[in-house]
Amino acid sequence: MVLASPIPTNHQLTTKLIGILLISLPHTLNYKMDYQFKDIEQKWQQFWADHQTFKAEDNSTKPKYYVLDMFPYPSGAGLHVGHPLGYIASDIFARYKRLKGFNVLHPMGYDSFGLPAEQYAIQTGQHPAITTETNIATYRRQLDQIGFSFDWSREVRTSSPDYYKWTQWIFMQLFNSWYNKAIEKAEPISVLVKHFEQHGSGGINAVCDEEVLNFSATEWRAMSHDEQQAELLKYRLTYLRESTVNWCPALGTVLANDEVKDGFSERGGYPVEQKKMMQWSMRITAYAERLLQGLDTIDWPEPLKEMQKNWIGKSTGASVRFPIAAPPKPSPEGRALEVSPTGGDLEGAYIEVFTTRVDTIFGVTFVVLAPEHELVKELTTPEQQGAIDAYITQTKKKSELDRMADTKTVSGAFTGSYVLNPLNGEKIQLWIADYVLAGYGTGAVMAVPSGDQRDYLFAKHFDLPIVPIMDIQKIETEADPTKEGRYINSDFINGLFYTEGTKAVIAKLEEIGAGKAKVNFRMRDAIFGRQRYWGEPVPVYFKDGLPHLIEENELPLVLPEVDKYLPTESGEPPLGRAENWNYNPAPSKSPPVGETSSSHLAGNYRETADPVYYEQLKDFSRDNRNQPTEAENFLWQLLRNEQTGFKIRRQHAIGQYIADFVSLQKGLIIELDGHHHKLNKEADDARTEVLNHLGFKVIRFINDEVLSNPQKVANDIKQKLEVLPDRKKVSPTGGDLEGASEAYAYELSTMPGWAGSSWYWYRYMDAHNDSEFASKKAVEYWKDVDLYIGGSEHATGHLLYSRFWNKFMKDMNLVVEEEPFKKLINQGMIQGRSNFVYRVTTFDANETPSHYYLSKKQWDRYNDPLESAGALFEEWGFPIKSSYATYSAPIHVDVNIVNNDVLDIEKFRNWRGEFANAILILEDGSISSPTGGGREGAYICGVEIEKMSKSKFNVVNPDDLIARYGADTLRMYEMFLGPLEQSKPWNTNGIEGVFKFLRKFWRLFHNDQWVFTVSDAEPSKAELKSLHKIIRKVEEDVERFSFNTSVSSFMIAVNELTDLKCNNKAILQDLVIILSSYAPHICEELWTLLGNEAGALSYASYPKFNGTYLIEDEFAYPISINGKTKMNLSISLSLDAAATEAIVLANADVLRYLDGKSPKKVIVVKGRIVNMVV
RNA sequence: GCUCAGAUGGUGGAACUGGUAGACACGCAGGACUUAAAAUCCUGUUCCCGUAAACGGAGUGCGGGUUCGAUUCCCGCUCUGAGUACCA
Repeated sequence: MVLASPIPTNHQLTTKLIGILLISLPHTLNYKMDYQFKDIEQKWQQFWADHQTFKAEDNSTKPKYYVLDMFPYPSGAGLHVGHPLGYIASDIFARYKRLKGFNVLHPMGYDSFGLPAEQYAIQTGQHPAITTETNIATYRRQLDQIGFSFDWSREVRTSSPDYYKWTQWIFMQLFNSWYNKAIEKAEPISVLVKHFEQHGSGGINAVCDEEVLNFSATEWRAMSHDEQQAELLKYRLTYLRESTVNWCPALGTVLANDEVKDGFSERGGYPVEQKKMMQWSMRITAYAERLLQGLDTIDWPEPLKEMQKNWIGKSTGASVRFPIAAPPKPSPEGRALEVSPTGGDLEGAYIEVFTTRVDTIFGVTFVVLAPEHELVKELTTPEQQGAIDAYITQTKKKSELDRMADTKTVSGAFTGSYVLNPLNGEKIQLWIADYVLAGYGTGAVMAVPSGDQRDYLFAKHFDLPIVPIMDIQKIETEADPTKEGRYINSDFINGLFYTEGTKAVIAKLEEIGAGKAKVNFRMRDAIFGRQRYWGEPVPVYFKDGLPHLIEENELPLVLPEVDKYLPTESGEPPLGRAENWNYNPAPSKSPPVGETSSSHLAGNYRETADPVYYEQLKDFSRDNRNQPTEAENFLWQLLRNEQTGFKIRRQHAIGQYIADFVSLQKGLIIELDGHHHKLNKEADDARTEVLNHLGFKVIRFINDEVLSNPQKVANDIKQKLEVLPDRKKVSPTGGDLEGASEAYAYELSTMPGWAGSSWYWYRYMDAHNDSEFASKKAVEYWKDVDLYIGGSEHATGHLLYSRFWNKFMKDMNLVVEEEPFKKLINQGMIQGRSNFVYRVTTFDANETPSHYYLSKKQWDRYNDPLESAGALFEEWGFPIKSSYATYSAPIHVDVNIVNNDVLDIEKFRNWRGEFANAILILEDGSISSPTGGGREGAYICGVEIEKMSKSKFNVVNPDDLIARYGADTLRMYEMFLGPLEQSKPWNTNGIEGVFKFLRKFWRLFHNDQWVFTVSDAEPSKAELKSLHKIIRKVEEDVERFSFNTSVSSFMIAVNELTDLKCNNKAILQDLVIILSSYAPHICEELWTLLGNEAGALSYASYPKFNGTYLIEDEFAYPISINGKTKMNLSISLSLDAAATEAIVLANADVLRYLDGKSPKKVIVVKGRIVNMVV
């Protein structure tokens, strides 16, 4: 680097030689000694990397400060200007904190498991790991050139086995834990087991499944191992359960709620349906209350907290049981009894509802069940069967989308049954309606039409009674949910007010055992799995249909290779394709014998990817078994009871088929075919192929063969079984394919995207530890994140799950803080700013189209109803027949060929073939055509704010901006754009101003010949004032994350110092330190030019503010009359209010404004204002 | 529908606890330098009337209110953005 040159560049000579070439390269050639951002930035980025300048210390006497960014998913598109916004802010903050004497941890990594890489893999066959690697390289290059002060030695990648080993480990801790409500804390499952062994299930207050067993200690000990495990699974913090999920058939995967938009997948836009599926879930609901309470202890943006509050959705109320009234009496002929679907005994049965207004219970005039409610079938009377069936069918047809859109129509059906009001025994009609959701509360509501608008409409529509319960209720036209007034029509609470009434009702309900106060949460347990390849494998295998953890020392369970990244033919997730994706227990740990036969449990937890279908199959199998064909029956007598030496099952579901007979151990399927086999050959072959794929051999016999000589057939089968090896690949597909081999099938789904990101901030504390997720020492030193910056789109995903895992880890004494992110800032989204050209197409008599592109103003005229298109085209010189139609449309144009909304016409013509010969009607009405013609005027494009996306041609790439202006300019410009939290459109237009600022700053240190020149003279008062103003301003601004205002202040400071012709070393050096967190490269360069040690700038001390330099003797008071400023008057600040007032009132100009009137009142605020009331 | 955030020149925005609205920057207009262009520098730039100018009036989404004084506080409304949804 040449620091200075006494010889000025002969730029005239250069200009003459290179001529016109210079136009495109003004900065680099013309000003040889000017601010050379390219060299400077490369030099210092290299220096920082070489010297590990930003490596955080793990033990330091300095106070710690942890600045974290939400790590990115490395997408193939690379960074656009929106991405680094938050990173720049956090980097400025991190650098500032270093200057303030903190030991700063500022790491970066990648959330590198995710769908796009997998989608790409599906399309191209490219392994997602490779795509991810490539994308990370791009991200790293782009991040590096922005000059972030990341400690790259701590980089993490969620997709790296070193990392996900610990994600899996935490999963195992969750599996091995339960939530003890008695102490509001998670505990090891061993504690629970101990309790069961000693006391049975009594006295346990746990967060668990609804259907847990009640048992004594003796009963517990009498249970088989599998039975115990099945029971424990109902308590574990991560557990399997059948959940309704958003299933996307096209993607072959389950989507999170926020990945579904209006019934379609966010990625790809494929239809999504609701489906029941066995899924891993996380018992986040255990932490609902703590997640809610914790919000009060953290410094997060209010809207974000609000979102989490709403998501958790706590409502305080009561659960009430409405006993079912005696079922309708059978009719004399006894037919009702015969066809009654109830079958069972409804004695003592009840409908449980949750309500937030239990005080309104005497206003209940009907009860509504969700159509999916489990008791609907039993409670429908024969008379109503038709109506109910029709309604359920109609509901099923409605997609989620329809249900959402249709909030006006009232629909429902009467079941014919009644329930009783538990407090007064009144008979109440029981209805079903789809406005009641099965998934919320108990799937039933008590309807109070006088107080709830939805119930009100329902009652009006079906002509049900509406009973007022408050003396001041007004219910003529709509429901009135008031809590004011006294109760009426309400039995023993008549005359009471809301608070006592509610208390009295709850007390009574508890007394008679019909209800109790209850807190309900909207939040559901989080589904923890996706039917995808590119994610963390779940460290679980299945034995006898029950999940078991692998050993801790076997972690990580590395993601296996697969031939394709698609679901298997049988609908299993891609891991179903992996060779030998089975758990082989270590030899020392022989699998317990005698545990393979608990078939009643087997299959409870492993289902096919399509459980609904599987249930049907099981029904078919049962029917088939009960009605065997003659041949089947014959053969079964010879195969049953292991007569062949092997266990044979009949009518057993395998994948999507039912095998007539099967040996799961040998993988042999025996099929009996009737005469129709020939007709069905194609279908049967396909079936054989699929079964082969699942690891089964198929042999077929004709029914006649069996009937004529069953013994021969049995022998054939026996021989076959003896020669076949044990089936290697255990497909977890079937319901009860247990114990077929010593290898146990691993879980096939992988963890969801949020798994890896739910604890990553701890890994940065000790990124290379391979014996712990992070050492205790590191965790105790760094504790938590002091400042977390990221987008609000993660409000109810990542940020909620992270808090959940953190609380769990705290319970397990793995970490020390209850909340992981003390302070959080949401950076606003950077929106795209699209440019448009406006095309108008006319057609001549032969229907041949001609295209014209109208500049903004002409387009506006064209759309003005007062103008006529014919006249306009006449004016432009293209007369058209007005009778012919025209067609017009705005067209996106690449923002990179538009400058300040002026289209670069040459570039436009070259952009795409269709525009090469375009006729442009310019702003002034002149014409630009490829053959020449007036090109004087400009083409002005239209503007619209939209999402930044490739398809809208509005993506601005930071690489281009860095190439043109440098990273320091980009950093400052991104901050200059506006408040960090605010969403705003990206507009490159203002970037020149920031670039000019940096050049001006550079110039302060250089003379006219660009020679580095600073003076050692005493700083002047004015210089010190400028300096100390900026010292304080930046301190204040950074502390309140108002980065845009400090950029302005820097500009003001540099403008002032330029006016003062300041080149004072003391002043400039302090300025370099202050500016260094914003524009680190230029400052490092100037820092060394000033004679300081290279690299020491990052750890210099922030200059100390001295207020005495800012004290003013005088202040130019604004003098206002009735609040309107009229003039300014300089008055000494040493004077008190009365003296100031006297000076003002004596001033000639003031008197002129007063126009002879004397003010009624004079307000003097010292150093602020003088106001006179006239 | 509900919840939250926001609305200031041609544009991005500033005004931090009520005290000179429009800082800073872009753009635009005019000028200097230059054969010319680029770059750089200087001047002006909220709107309206008038005008060379002084000066006058209006003005922070709309309508009210509190106050000596309101972009800032209060009430009502309009619009925009985000989140969420037959949530019992």
